[in-house]
Order: sequence, then structure tokens, then C-alpha cells
Amino acid sequence: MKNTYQREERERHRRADNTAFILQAAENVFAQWGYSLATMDAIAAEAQFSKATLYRYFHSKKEIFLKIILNSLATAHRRAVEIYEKPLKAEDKMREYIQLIMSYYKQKESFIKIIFMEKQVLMKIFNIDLKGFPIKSAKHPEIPAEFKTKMENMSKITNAIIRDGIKSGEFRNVNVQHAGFVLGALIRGFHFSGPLPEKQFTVNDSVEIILKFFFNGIRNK
Amino acid sequence: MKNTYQREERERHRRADNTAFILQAAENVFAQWGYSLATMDAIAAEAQFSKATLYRYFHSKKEIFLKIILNSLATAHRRAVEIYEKPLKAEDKMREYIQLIMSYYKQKESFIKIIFMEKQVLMKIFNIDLKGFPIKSAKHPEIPAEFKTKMENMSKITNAIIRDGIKSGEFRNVNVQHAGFVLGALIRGFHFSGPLPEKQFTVNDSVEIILKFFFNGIRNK
Amino acid sequence: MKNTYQREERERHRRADNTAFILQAAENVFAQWGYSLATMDAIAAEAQFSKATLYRYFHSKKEIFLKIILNSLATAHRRAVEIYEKPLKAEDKMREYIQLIMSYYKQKESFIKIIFMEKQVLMKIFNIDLKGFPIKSAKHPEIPAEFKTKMENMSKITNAIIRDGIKSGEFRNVNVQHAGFVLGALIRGFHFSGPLPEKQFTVNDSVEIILKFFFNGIRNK
Amino acid sequence: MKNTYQREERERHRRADNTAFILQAAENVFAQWGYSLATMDAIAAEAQFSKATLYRYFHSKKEIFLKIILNSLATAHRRAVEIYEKPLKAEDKMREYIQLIMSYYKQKESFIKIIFMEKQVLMKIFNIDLKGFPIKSAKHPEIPAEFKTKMENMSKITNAIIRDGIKSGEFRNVNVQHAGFVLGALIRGFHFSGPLPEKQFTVNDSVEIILKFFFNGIRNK
DNA sequence: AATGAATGAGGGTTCATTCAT
DNA sequence: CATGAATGAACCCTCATTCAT
Repeated sequence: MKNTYQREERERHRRADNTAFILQAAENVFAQWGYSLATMDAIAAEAQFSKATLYRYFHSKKEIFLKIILNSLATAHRRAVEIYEKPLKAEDKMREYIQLIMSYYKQKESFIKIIFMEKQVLMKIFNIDLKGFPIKSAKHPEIPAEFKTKMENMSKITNAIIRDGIKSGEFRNVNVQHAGFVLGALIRGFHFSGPLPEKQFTVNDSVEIILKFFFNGIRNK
Repeated sequence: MKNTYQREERERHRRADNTAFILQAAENVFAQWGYSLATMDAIAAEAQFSKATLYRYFHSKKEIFLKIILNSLATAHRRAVEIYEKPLKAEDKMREYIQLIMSYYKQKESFIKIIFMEKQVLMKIFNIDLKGFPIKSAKHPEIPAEFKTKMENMSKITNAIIRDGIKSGEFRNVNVQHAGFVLGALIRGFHFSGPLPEKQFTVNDSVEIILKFFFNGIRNK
Repeated sequence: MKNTYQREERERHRRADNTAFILQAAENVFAQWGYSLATMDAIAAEAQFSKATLYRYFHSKKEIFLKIILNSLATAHRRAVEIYEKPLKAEDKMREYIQLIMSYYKQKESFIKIIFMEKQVLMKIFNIDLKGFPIKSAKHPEIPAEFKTKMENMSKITNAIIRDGIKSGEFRNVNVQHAGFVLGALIRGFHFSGPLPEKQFTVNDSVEIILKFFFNGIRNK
Repeated sequence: MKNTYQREERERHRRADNTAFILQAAENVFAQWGYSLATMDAIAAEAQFSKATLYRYFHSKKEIFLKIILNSLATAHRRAVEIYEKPLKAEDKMREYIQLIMSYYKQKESFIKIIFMEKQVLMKIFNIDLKGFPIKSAKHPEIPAEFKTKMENMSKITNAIIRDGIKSGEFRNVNVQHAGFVLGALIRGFHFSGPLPEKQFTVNDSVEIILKFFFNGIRNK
């Protein structure tokens, strides 16, 4: 009896391990090639598994991609909350927050791209066709909601940091929504800096530049 | 209904330049699907031409894409120069410039996204393989240079406006390179605002928000 | 352990078998249609595989064709050497040699025809463009050399037989190069007898007729 | 009245001229590329006509090819008859005949190839499918007969020359059918000498070598 | 459980042929 | 008559997915 239980336990562990391992391999491949150009062959090779084995752990390429995005968002969100709860003044929270997001973007390159690409592409991945009808038996119909919630929560944290900064007198009494959006835009814009290799700042440099300008502006007083 | 309208549209172009028409159709498709997911079938359908006909006007999918990028850049660059040469003070030049770029991004739909997000694809299109060696008899060998130049010129204009503003005392003595990059990032970031439909600002609102924060910062003095 | 080994062995066999099987099917199709008119669909149908499966075994149509040519030449060459090394007088060696080549031509159906008739195609297959410059990253760059060598070796054997016959006094002191070429031409000419169904000799009849005329000529002395 | 007649005459002339001109252009293209690789675009370019115009003079690529073959055969046949009727001794007739055929082969390269290619390919061109049923409305159902007759007539002339030579005592009393076939094979074999560029004899050299060996054989007496 | 083998459904591209002026 | 424009049908090849062991 105990034997059986242990065996199952072991199995479950192995399965979980393999799942994580494959996801990591897939992440590498997606990061290098983007979604369309990444092939299951490449993922299988990276994971040192056979292609068919991937299908024992995931239903489809889409599902793998989805899992990675959601895992990824969950992690980022968790860390953002941790930062928010630290006993720091707003400026320092914001510094850490920007640092987090920028590293996150850098690390999760390809997914971030897809997220910010056109809705339709994301929806294609989500098995939803463009007229609004689900394509055949959509296997993950509610997932976009989960995705959406996670995304919104991230921006709520940004806004909260700013609001606290205003309350504490560190920041001017700016429109919080606007300021939050501007900060998000700055980070996004720094990340998606185009195909030209010049002007590549390190994460730390980026953070300081963003902060300097976001705090001070350029106007001469 | 849309069909009929498009057919008529095409009729009107009868003896005129189908090239432009196809490019526009392709632009729509690319904007919606990105490069890899866009098919020649889809482009043909959008243009109301047969797939084979596309090949009367362009050698390949790559070439179509390339033409769109370059046309697009050329137009934007021309307008940017016009603005720069207007006799305005820096703040107003900057306002017009931001307005131009934002409308341009909006008009070219999310097509611009591909430039900023699908580096791999872009390199494939430019006949450059990912290990850095050019592949076979590239039919557009100098085009990356042209592309690069255009892109750089755009950022030179941004920098020039800022530099002039500093000289005239309108702006603080900030690092011009950094300021230029921050401004570009702001614009890009505003445009690539992700799949969530909330917080969609009009172009004019966007411009004012960008200006306000870029000029003043959020720090309380 | 032994089981595993045997399984692997079996697998290896099956793979080799399939490869051979596909090559045979392709040979039939090429023989019937020539290179350009032969389609991968036809080869797949002949081999009772799906078209996609062919690409598990070969990279391209070119490669299939190439493999067939080289296999074919290698076999013929091996047999020709065997004959040459037999302890026979020149006339009998020549008889066997002619018989070999004719059966070989017959067995390889009119596939051989492509070698002798579709030079342009052959050069395309060898990744050599028609103006004489090699195209892109040729995957079989040395193969033409291998091919050429094999072809030349065949004619060297012909010449050797004739030279030996002259030395032994069986043949007149003719120009060896010319005689060898004439013999080769006779065999080719017998094989490529045109679309008219008449005058089809059996291999044996062909051999005897060739020998009779090649030895005696038609002049009255 | 006379005007009308002249106009028609002129028209007829021009049409005939254009036809001939296109045929010549097509011949050049076929000669260089073979049947499959030759495109209507290439023929149109060579003829300096538009592609559509070709279709005013011929129904299809096939028909063009067919016309060329038949014209070509007719010409060759006519010249062969002329030679046969010359008051020469058999050896000289044969020399001229071989010369004619070899030059003809050289000049009509690609067609000769097709003629000696597999029956099925030729039949495909003749609009006859492989099960023996004509494909749709075969536009030239009897043409193969015309073709066949011409081919047979050529070999009849060969045989006649040999037969006359035997009668006059110039040649030994060989089997005429065989000798004729051997001669034909020699010529074909010389022509289809494979993809290796070596051993390319001029027509005149070829003729002399063929004659020498065909007359004398290689046996030491 | 794991995997090598197999494939259906497309992808971009070409070309003989027809259409419309 | 001549032709530029248009296209359907096919071609070679790829890849996410399923099958069979």
C-alpha cells in the first residue's frame, strides 16, 4: 500500500519535473524565435525529449505558450506585490518596480512581444476566431479572463505606488491614471527599442534614466 | 457589402497603380497578423486579386513587406523634416513632432509593431541569417543600410529639437541622447499599449499627456 | 538487452528498407517522366507513402534523384571492374561488358536517359547554374566530382579491354580512344532507340549484333 | 477589288512570317532549356512578342513544340531523300547521310532528346493519357501517325543505302535491318554522349570515325 | 511512459493559359 | 491584331499533430 502511494508520488513528481523542464526549454525557443517561427521540433530538441512526448504533457503548441505566459505573469505579479509591501519610500519602490519590470521584459522577451501585439494574434492563440465564435472545441475558453486580470493587477500596483507617493508628498499631485500609464509606456518604450542595435542601455542604466526624466521632466524652471 | 465597395475601389484604380492598392491591402493584413501569420492568400483576398497576381507586382512576400516598411519610413521622415524646419519654438515643434509620430503609428496601424517587435523576422526579411552570415544572393543587399539610415535620421531630428530647446533656454541642460531616447520610448510605449482595451487615449490626449510629463516630471519641488 | 539490440537492428533495417523502397519508387517515376515532369506526389503515390514522409528520408527531390544516379553508377562500376578482372580473352570480356551495360541500362529503365539527355536538369540538380557559377550553399558540392569520376572510370574500363585486345593481337591496332567511344556510342544508341516500338531487340540479340558489326565492319574485302 | 486582295495577301504573308519567326524563337528556347524548363515567357521574350500574342498563332506550348518537331522531321527527310537520289557510290552517300543526321541532331538538340525520351512523355505532349484515352478534346489526335511515318521513312532510307551498297559489291552481304539499326545507333550514341564535356568530337570527325569503324570493324584478320 | 514514424493541411511560388481593352 | 493584366492549378516543401509500438 505504502509502496503504491510512494510510486504514485514519485510519478507525480517526475511528471511535474518534466512539465517544468519542457516549459523552460520551450521558453528558450520561443524567446529566440518568436511564436510562429518556433517549431515543436526545436522545442523537443531543446528539451531533449521526443516531439511525441511533448504531446503527453501538453495538448498543443498553443497550450505550451499559454502556460508560459500565465506562469510568467503570475511570477511577475507576485514579485510586484512583494515590492509594493516593502517599507520603502515611493521613489525607491518605484525604482525597484521599474527594475523588476524591465528585467522581466528582458527575460520574457518573446511573450511580452506577443502580449503587446495585435489582439487578433493573441486570440488566435487563444483558440478564438475573429468573428467571435470559438474554433471547434476550444480547450481554454476562460483563460483570457485570467490573463486580463493579471495584466490589470500589474497596473493597479503601479498606480498604488504613485498614489502613495503623492500622499507622502514625494510626488506632485498629478493625475494618477495618467502618471501610471506614462510610466508603463516609458518602460515598454525602452524595451521595444527597435531593430537597431545602437542605444542599448543596460537594465540599470535604463532604470536610472527613466527615473530621472520621469521625476524631473526637461522643462527649465 | 464590403466586397462590393472594395471591388469598386479597385475599379477606380483600374488603370492606376495597383501596386499601391496591393501594398495597402498587404499593410492591413500584416498589421492584423504580423509577418509570419500573414499569408499570401489573405493578402490576395484583401486586395481582391488572385494570389498569382500579387507576383506580377512583387517578387515575394518579403519584398512586399520591405516596400511597406520603407515607404512608410520615407513618408514619416519627410514630414518630420518639414516640422523641424518650421519657425517654431522647441515646445511647439515637439508637440507637432509627437503628434506626427503618433498619428503615423496609428495610421500605419500596428504594422509598426513588427518593426519594433519581430527582430528575427526582420532579419530574415533582410536576408540575414541569425548567426550573422548573409544568406545566398540577397536581392536587397543595401536595403538594411537604407532602412537603418532612415531610422537613425528620425532620432536625429528628435535630438535636434531637444538640443535647440536647450540652446534657447526652454529646456534644462539634460543629456540630449537620453532625452531623445526617453521621448521616443514614451511615444512607442503609448502606442503599444497592450491587448487590454481600457485606457485608450486619443492622439491629442496622448500628445498632451506625454508633453506634460516629459516637461514637468512628477517630483514635487 | 538483447531485445533492445534486436529492436534497434530491426528499426534500422526498416528504415533502410523504406529508403530503398522509396528510391525504387522514385526511380520508376523518374524513368517514366524524366526529372521535371516527375512530381513528388507521383513518387509518394508510387511508394504508397504520404508526400510528407518522403521528406523524412530525403531533403528534396534533387537529393532523391542524386542518390539514384550515384547508387546506380556505383553498382555498374563495381560490376564492370569485376568483369575486367576476369581471366578471359578480350572478345569475351567485351561481350560480358556489353551485356552488363545493356542489362544495366534496361534495368535502370530509361532513367539513364536523363543522364544522357537532360544536361540542363542535371546541372540544376548539381547546384550549378547555367552560366557556370555555383549557386548558394550547395549541399553536395563534391558530388559532381564523384559523378564525373565514376563516369570516367567506366570509359577507362572500356578502353582497357580494347587495349588488352590489341596487345594480345585479337584486335587491329586501332585508336583506342576512338574505338572505346564508338563502342559506348553503339550501346547507348541501341538503348535509346526512340519512340517507335519496332526493332526492339532482346539484350542478347543486341549484344551479338553489336559485337558482329563492331568486330567485322560492313566493308567487303 | 485588287486592293482587298493585296491586303489579304499581305496579311497572309505577315501571319506566315510571324508564325515562322515565333517557331524559330521557340526552337532556340527549347534547345537551351528542354521542354519542361522552357517557359512561354522565355519564348515570348525571344520572339519579341507578348505572351498573349503567341496564343494567336498557336493553341498551346505543346502545339508549338509539335510543329517544330514535324517541320524539323520534314526538312530532314527531304534532305535525306535528296542525298539518296544523288548519283554517288554507297560509301559517299552514307558519308553525306551521316553528316546530315549528325548536323541535324546537333541543330535540333532538344527535340531529338524528347523524341528519344520515354514514349509516355511524348504522348503527354500529344495529349494522350497513359491509359490510352485521349485527355479532354485532344486537338491533334492523328499527329502521332504523321510523326511515326516520318521517322520510319528516315530509317527506310538508311536501309536503302546499305542495300544498294551490298548490291554494288561495296558492302558485305550483311543483314540490312541490323546494319541499318547499327548505323542509326552509332549516330545516336555519338550524339548523346552524356554530361561530361570531354570527348566532344566535331561533326566531321564524328562522321569519319563512325565510317571507319562501321566499315572496317576492329577485328584483326 | 516514451518515441520514431507518418501525415493532412497548408505555405510561398510558378506558369500555361485566358480575359479585356 | 496585339497585349498587359489576371488567374487556376499545380509544384515543392514544412510542420503541428497523430499513430503504433
